[in-house]
Amino acid sequence: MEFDCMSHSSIDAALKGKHKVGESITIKGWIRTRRDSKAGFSFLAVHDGSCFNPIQVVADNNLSNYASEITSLTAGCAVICEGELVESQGQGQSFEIKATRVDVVGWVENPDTYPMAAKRHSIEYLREHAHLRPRTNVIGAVTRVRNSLSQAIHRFFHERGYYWISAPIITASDTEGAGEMFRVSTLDLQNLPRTEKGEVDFSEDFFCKESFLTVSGQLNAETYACALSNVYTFGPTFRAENSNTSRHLAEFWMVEPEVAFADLSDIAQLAEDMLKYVCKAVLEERRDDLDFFAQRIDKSVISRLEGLVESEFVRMDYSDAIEILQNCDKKFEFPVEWGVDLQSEHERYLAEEHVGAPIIMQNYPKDIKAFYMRINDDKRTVAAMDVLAPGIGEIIGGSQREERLEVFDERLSEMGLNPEDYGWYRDLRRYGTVPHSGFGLGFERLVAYVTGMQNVRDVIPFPRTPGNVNF
RNA sequence: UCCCCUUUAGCUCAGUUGGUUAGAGCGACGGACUGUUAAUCCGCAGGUCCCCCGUUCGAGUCGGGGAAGGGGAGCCA
Repeated sequence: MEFDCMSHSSIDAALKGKHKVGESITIKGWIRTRRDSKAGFSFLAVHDGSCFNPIQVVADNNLSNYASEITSLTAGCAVICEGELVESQGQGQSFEIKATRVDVVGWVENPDTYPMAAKRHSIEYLREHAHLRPRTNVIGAVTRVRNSLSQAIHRFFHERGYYWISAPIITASDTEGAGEMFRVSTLDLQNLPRTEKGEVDFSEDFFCKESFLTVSGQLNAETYACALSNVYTFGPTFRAENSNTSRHLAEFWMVEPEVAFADLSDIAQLAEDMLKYVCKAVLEERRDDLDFFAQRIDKSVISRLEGLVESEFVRMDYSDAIEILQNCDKKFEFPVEWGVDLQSEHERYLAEEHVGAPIIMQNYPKDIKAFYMRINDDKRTVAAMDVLAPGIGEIIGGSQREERLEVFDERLSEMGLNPEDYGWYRDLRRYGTVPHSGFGLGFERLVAYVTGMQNVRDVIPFPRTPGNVNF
């Protein structure tokens, strides 16, 4: 049997009335459910991923394969349906297809054990069948929202004159301090070359030195910001930390804008504008999926997004946050005092109870932050900011970068780091240095926040976590 | 890495103090009925109770070990 592989309509177009009633159209997709009427016809719910809803195909017993095939269709079968687009006689959909032909392209070999039965499955079960879960309502909706968000991010920056920089995935910088790194090597692990001292001889390795998967594109992005002014990276990022939580992945996607001639408040405003822009885009583009999330996952998703778009993000100094935490009635497991890093419970209290919306937390003690962050005039804090979102915690982390060479060198030695390891990074401070700032947005955390999904493993197609690299 | 929880039918879960033949809903299958909406009704099939060892006359149930999954913490995005 031969099938026409291109010319057909998307179900989205058909349901949105982009075809004339009475027109003959062809749709291609997979069966969700089949309901038979003994009056001699069946209702087929067919989805193709183009929108949340399936389309209803009405197939009657005039079709040559009605008894032999159509009444045996089950969830997951692949079909091509040709027919007339008509206004539906039933409730629940405006248009449907009165089939003139239904070709079964692929059967489900054992409906009883098909893992994606038209039934509610636990999210953990779906995770263990990551190759079939995109066929479900929830993962389909996540996928469309994720796409909508990434397109909106690119659009946001493009409209503002930012250049997308493809930061390298492989790096030799093991000095970034952002976390444990995955090694990249072509050396034979069974037979490692050794130096005279007995250490592994990386000069024999592919890059002739130790190399790793990137933990951040920031340092690379800074070089481009100090030439092209406004840039961002958007790509995969790798952390070899043994983190087992609902908000960590070993491989995740990060958005990192870097802006020359910008200070902390500029970048905080950029973060706020970006979040509002992309949330607005999802509200406009993926109402169907959001309605589903509101119904099945988290009933407040839509009001939360609408609230975010309308609100002005609260800016709060770390020092003020400490006072709020010390003076509130809430009992915390970890004591609060100036100088300590905020614990999850503290961030949750501030974002979820004290404010009830995203917070931009600013000006942290320098001792708990990275070497590249700019020292404030008080000499004890740095120009850092985190965006804390209710329900998920830190979604963005950023800072103004230390652009003063002497101050930078002093900070390095204070932290016991060797300036020689930062040669090209220090050059940016030696040649035409400028104040500049940037942040990193954890893309999966954003998708989780927007959809209400509680685990980042369910908002990336194939999650990589400690002990799990399946699929 | 630390703490806690879970594992019983294709899926979601009950299962009493340790006691005969391990249950339900949904799905699948068969039938009835219906312009139906994860339809409804009736029927039928479906189990290595995660694995190993132990206690016991007897273990889904108790103890030890292991595996897989999950939640929380830390690290961070």
